[in-house]
Amino acid sequence: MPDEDRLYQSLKRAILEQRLPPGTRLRELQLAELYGVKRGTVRTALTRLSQDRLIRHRPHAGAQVARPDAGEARDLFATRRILESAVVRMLAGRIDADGLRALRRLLDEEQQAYRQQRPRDGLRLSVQFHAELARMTGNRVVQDFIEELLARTPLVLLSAGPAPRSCVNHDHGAIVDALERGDAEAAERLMQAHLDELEQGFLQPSEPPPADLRALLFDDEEASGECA
Amino acid sequence: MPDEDRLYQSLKRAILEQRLPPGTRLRELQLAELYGVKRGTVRTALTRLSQDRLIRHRPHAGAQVARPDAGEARDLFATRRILESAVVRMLAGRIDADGLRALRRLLDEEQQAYRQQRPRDGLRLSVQFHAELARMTGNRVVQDFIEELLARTPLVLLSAGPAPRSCVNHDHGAIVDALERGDAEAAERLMQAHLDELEQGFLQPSEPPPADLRALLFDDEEASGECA
DNA sequence: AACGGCTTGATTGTCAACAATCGCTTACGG
DNA sequence: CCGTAAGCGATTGTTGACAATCAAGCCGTT
Repeated sequence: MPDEDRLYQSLKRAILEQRLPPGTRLRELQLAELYGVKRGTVRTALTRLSQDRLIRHRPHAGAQVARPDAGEARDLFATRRILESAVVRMLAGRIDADGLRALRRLLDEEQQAYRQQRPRDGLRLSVQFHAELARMTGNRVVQDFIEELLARTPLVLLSAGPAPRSCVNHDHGAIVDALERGDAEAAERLMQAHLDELEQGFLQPSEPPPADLRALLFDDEEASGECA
Repeated sequence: MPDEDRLYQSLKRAILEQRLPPGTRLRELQLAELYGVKRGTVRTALTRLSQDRLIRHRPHAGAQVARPDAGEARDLFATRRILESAVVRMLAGRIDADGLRALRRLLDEEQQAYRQQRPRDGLRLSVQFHAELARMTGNRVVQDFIEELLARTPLVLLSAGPAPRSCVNHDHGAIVDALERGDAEAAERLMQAHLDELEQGFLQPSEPPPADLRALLFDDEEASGECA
C-alpha cells in the first residue's frame, strides 16, 4: 500500500513544515481527488494521523488539522524538555567525530538557509537537527516520541500566535560544543534554554483563514515564504 | 462509532493484561465474528493499534500482536526511566494529601491482590499505579506517552522471557514515601531501581503457542491465573 | 423583521461483493 | 527420499454503491 503511506507522509510533512495551519478542514473527497486515490485510502491515512494527534476527527464532523490549546502547548514543551535533555545527556562525550561533523554540517546549512531568506528550508533543517540528535542515541523509542513531538510543535506554535515562528536565534551550535566537550550539564541546560526560548515565542491567538489546499500540499520540494 | 472504539479498547486492554501473547495472529473475520461487528470496523481498529506499535501489520500477511526484540525492550525501559523519573521529580513535594491517599490505596489493593493469589488484578493495579503517577502531573502529553509505554511493556517482557513476570517485590511504597517527604532525588533513584528490577526479570526467549482467542479476549472482568 | 421548522446539498459512515495475494498442500520429477 | 512447482483455500485489500448525518438556506407564520 504505497498510496496510503504516500498520503500519510505527505500530510504529516505538510503539517511539520507549517503549510497546513491548525484548524484546516480536510475533506475526504477533496484529498482523494488531489492525490488521485480512492476515498477509502484517504480514510485510513486520516485514521493514522488522528492517532498521532495531528488531526482531530469527530464523528460526522469530518477531520481538521489539530488546534491544540495553551495547555497542550505547555505540556508538549515540558515533555520535549524532559526527552531532549535526556538525549543530550546520553550523547555528551559519547558522540564520535563523524557525528559531530554531521551535526555541524546541519548547523551550517541551517544558518545559510536563514541568511539566504529561505526560512522554510531553515525550519526544516532546524527540525532535522533535533531529529538527528534523537537518532544518534540509538534509542528508537525515544526517537519516535521526539519525532512525534516535532510534528506537533508547529501546531502548538501556530495555534498560540500567528505566523512565522521558530526563526529564533539558533543556539544549536552551543549545544554541539557542549556535546563535544562531554559537558552533559551544560548541554542539558542549553537545550532547556533553547526550548524555553522557542516556547516563549508565543503571542496572542489569531484566526488564520484556511486557504485552498492544493497549493499547500504539493509544495514538497519548493521553497518560498518570508521570515519576520 | 462506539463499535470500533470498543474493539480497540478491548484489544488494547487484553494486551496490557498479558492475555494476548506476542505473535498472536489476529484475523479480521475472526475478530469481526467474536465482537459482532463488520470487518471494516475491525480493520480500522487494527490500523490504530498498529499506529500504537502494539500490533504488526504487514501487507497481505495479516496482523499479529507485536513481538519486540531485545533492542526494543532495552529502548523501551530506558525511555520509561527517563519519563517516569521526570514524573516523580515533578511530583515530589507537590503532591497533596488526597493524592497520597489515592496512591496508598492502590498500593494496598495491589498487595492484597497478590496475597490473595489474584496476580491478574495485581498486575492491573501495578500498571494503574504508574498510570496514576503520570496522571497526577497534569501533563497530558507525558501521560499519553507513559500509557503507551505501559501497554507495550507486557509485550517486551513476554517476548523476552516466558510467563508470569512483573510479580516483582513491589517497592512502590518507598516511592510514595519519598514523594511525601518531597525527596525528589530519592524518588527518582527508587523509580529507576524499580524499573531496572522489572527489566532484569528477563529470561531466555520461548515460543508460547497462540491459543484460542475467545477465552483470552472476553475475560475483561474475570480473575484467574497463578503467579510463579 | 424575527423565529422555527423543513428541504436540500454536501459530507461522512457502512456495507457487501469482488479482486489480489499468500501460505500450504499436493502432485510430480529427479 | 528430497526438492520443486502448480493449485487451492483462506485471508487480506479494494471498490462502488448506499445509508446516515449534519449544516445551511428557504419558506411560511407571527
